Amino acid sequence: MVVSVALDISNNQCNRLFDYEVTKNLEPFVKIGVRVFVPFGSRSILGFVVKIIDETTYDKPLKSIKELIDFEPVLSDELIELGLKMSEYYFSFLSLNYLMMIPSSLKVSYPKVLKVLDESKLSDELLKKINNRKEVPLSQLDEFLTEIGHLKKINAVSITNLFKENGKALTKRYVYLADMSLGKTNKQREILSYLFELNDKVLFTSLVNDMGYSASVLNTLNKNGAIIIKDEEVYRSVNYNKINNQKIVLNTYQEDAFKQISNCDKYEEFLLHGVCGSGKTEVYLNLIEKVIKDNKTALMLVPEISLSSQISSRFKARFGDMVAILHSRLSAGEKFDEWRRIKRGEAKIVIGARSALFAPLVNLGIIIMDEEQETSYIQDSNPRYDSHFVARFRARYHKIPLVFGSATPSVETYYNALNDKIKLLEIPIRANNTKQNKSLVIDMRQELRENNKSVLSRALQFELKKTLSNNEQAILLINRRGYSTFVMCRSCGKEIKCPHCDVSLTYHRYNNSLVCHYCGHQTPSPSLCPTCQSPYIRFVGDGTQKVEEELKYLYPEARVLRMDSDTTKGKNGHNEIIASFQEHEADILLGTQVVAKGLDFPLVSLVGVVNADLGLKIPYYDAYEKSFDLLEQSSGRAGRKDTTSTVIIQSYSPDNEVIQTASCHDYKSFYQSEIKRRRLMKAPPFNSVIELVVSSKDISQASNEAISIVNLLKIKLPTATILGPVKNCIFKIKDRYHYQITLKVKNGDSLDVLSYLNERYQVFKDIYLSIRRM
DNA sequence: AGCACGCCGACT
DNA sequence: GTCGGCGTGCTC
Repeated sequence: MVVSVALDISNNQCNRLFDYEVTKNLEPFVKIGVRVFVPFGSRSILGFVVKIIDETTYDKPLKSIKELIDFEPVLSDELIELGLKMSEYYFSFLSLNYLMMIPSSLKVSYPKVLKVLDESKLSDELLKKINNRKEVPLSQLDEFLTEIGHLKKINAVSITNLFKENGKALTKRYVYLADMSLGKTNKQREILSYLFELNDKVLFTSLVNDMGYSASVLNTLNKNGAIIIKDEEVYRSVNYNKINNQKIVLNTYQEDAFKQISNCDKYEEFLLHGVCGSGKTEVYLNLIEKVIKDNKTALMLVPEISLSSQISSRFKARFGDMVAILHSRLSAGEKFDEWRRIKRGEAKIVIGARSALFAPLVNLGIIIMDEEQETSYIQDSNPRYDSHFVARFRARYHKIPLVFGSATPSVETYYNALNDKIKLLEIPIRANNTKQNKSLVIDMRQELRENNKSVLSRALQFELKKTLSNNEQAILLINRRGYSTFVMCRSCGKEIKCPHCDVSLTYHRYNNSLVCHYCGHQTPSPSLCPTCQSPYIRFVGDGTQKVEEELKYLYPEARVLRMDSDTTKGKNGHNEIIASFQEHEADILLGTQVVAKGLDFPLVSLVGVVNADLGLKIPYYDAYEKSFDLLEQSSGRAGRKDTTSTVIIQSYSPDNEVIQTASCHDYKSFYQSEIKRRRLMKAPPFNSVIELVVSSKDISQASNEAISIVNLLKIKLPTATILGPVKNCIFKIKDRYHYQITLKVKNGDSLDVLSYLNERYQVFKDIYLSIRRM
C-alpha cells in the first residue's frame, strides 16, 4: 500500500505530495484524512494522507510511514478534496490549508531533544544539568550549545526531533485484557501475558508501532473475546445558558423565501435581500429547523463581529445543545471540544465566523452566509481564501442550497442574482413596519465657508445637544479604512520611514516607539526629525482623538466612549466597550468601522458620520461599495426601536453618488451606477483580478524578471488586461525589491500559465514570485 | 523549512 | 593543518 502525503512544511519546493509505503500492520488503519508521522530527509514530520495509490511515480525506493496518529481521519474526504482545490485556485500551500481546517490542538510541534550516547565525553556541568534524564529538551540547554555541537560530531550525543501533539488526539485506541485463557497461538499468548503482567490498558499504537505485533493478531484476539479494543477520548462539555425561545410568525415575504429555499433539493444559490431589520434571521431559523427535521446538519456563517452579540443567543434559544458556536475568542481547548462535538454528530448546527466553514459536519443540508458582503469573509493572510469560494465547494459537494443574506449585497453577488446565477429573494419591508429615515447630508465645504472650523458641523452639534438633553445615545463614526498613525515632521514634511522597507513607521503609544508593519523593525520614538533635526515633529493620528477633544470641549458633561485599536487592546476590550455602551454607561460612542457593524443599541437616536469621504479616496475597485455599505450599516444603527432617529453624513463631496444613494438607502440606484463603473474598469464581476509580485534583492533582476513574465502572459493570455510591471506600493521590504503585475482575466479563462509560473519559480533561490487571487 | 554537504578564511 | 562560516541542494 502506497499513500501520497501532504507534509507539514510551508515551503514552495515541498508544496506537493510525497509518497510513502505503508507497512502491513498499519494498512487496515490508514485512510484518507488521517495524520501520519513520516521520515523526511533526516527529520520526521507530520503529514496528512491525501491519496491512497497503487504505485508511485517516484524512482527511488519509498520510505515507510513511521507512525499512525489517528484511527479516525481528522479530515473527511470532502475536506481533503477542498484543500486540493483551494491550493490550485489560490496558489497556496496545501499543508497550510489542511492545518487551517483542524483545531490547533491537533497540530504538532517538533521540540529537539538531546540523548546521551557516551557519558564519559560530557563535561561535569552538562552531566549535572542532564541529571540522568534519558531525553533532555534542547531548549533547556542554551548555555551548552557549543559543547553539544562538539559532542554531536564525536557521536557522544544525538539530537532528535521529538514529535509533540499540542493537544489530545482525537481518539486513543486502547487494548484491555479480557480473558487470559483464550490465547490460541504463541503470538497470542505472548500478547496476553504481556497485558497480564502490565495489569493495565495498553495503547494499541504501542503494541503495533513499538512492539511490532500485527494488527490482525490483535483483531483476532478481540474477535475471540480475549481482549477488548476500545477507542477512548476525554472531553469537557461546554455549557450553554438556556434562553426562552420566541417563535415569530413569518410575513408573506419571509414565508415565500422560506418555501423557495426549503423546496430546493439540489445545489442552488439564493440571495436573501432584505433591508436592516427585515427579519432575515427568522427565515434562517426556520430553514435550519427544517433541515434538522430532515436529519441533516446546517452551517451558518456570520461576520466575526456579530458573534459576540445577539445572533448566537437566538440560535441557542431555539436549538439548545445542538448548536456549536465557533469564534476567535474561544480558547484552544474550547475550540477543540466544539470541534469534537461536531465531529461526533452531537452538534448538528454550527454557527461561526469564516473559519467555521471547515467545521467537520457530515450530511450537510444547508449553508447560510449572513451579511454576505462583509470583508471579514475573506482571509487575507496565508492561506488566502474567500468564504464564497469555499461555501460554493461545500454546497456543491453536498448538493444543497447555499443562501447569501444581505441588506447591501456585494456588487458581484447582486450582479449574479440579476443574471440568474443566484436566485433573488427580496424582503422589501421591515419586520416591525418602522420606516428608515432619509439621512441628512451636510456639505462640509459650506461649513468652512461659513467659518465653522470644527470637525463637527453645526447640524451635528445641534443634534448631539438634543440627543444628550433627551438622555438618549449617539454614535459617531470615523471612516478611516487604510489609515494608520505615523510621525511627520512639520518643518521638512517628511515622515519617518523604515530603513529596510519603503513604508512609514507606525507609532505605538504604549511604549512610545515606532514599529515597521512589514518587517517588525522597532525604534524608540525620536524627539528630533532624523532628516532635518527639527524638533517640530508630530503624530498624524486617525482623528478619533481630535473628535474626542472637540466633544469634551463642546459637551463637557457628556460621557464619551472611544472604540478604536488603542482602546480595544485587551482580549475582551471590544466586548466590554459595547456592553458598557449598551448599559447606557456612556452617551456618545466614538469609533471606526467596528461601531457600524450589526450591533443593537436601542437607545441610540443619532448617528453621525464625521468624514464620509475618506473611504472613497482609496484606490481599490471596491472603495465605493465598501463606503456605501458602511454608510448604510451605520444608519441602520439608528432607530432600532420606534423612536424617530437622525442620521447625519458629513462630506466634502456631497454630490458623490455613493453619498447620495446611501442617504436615501437606495441600494438599487447605487448598484446601477456602480456596475457601470465596474464594467469600464474591467473589475469584478466582469473580470477576476490577480496580482503577481516578483521580488529579488537585486533591483534589476527583479525588474527584468517581471518584464519577461509580462511578455509571457501577453502571449499566453491574449484577451487579458495586463498592467505593469510597476514598483509595488511598498517597493522595498526586508531589503528585497518588489514589482507588481496586475492581471484582469475573463472569468473562466484558462490560467494554466499561472500554475506553470508558480511551479517554475519554485526552483529559483533568489527570486520569488507570489500570485494572489483578489 | 531544516539539515547535510562542501568549499573558503582565520586561528592553534 | 583544523574549525566553523554560510552558500547550495535535496528531501518520498
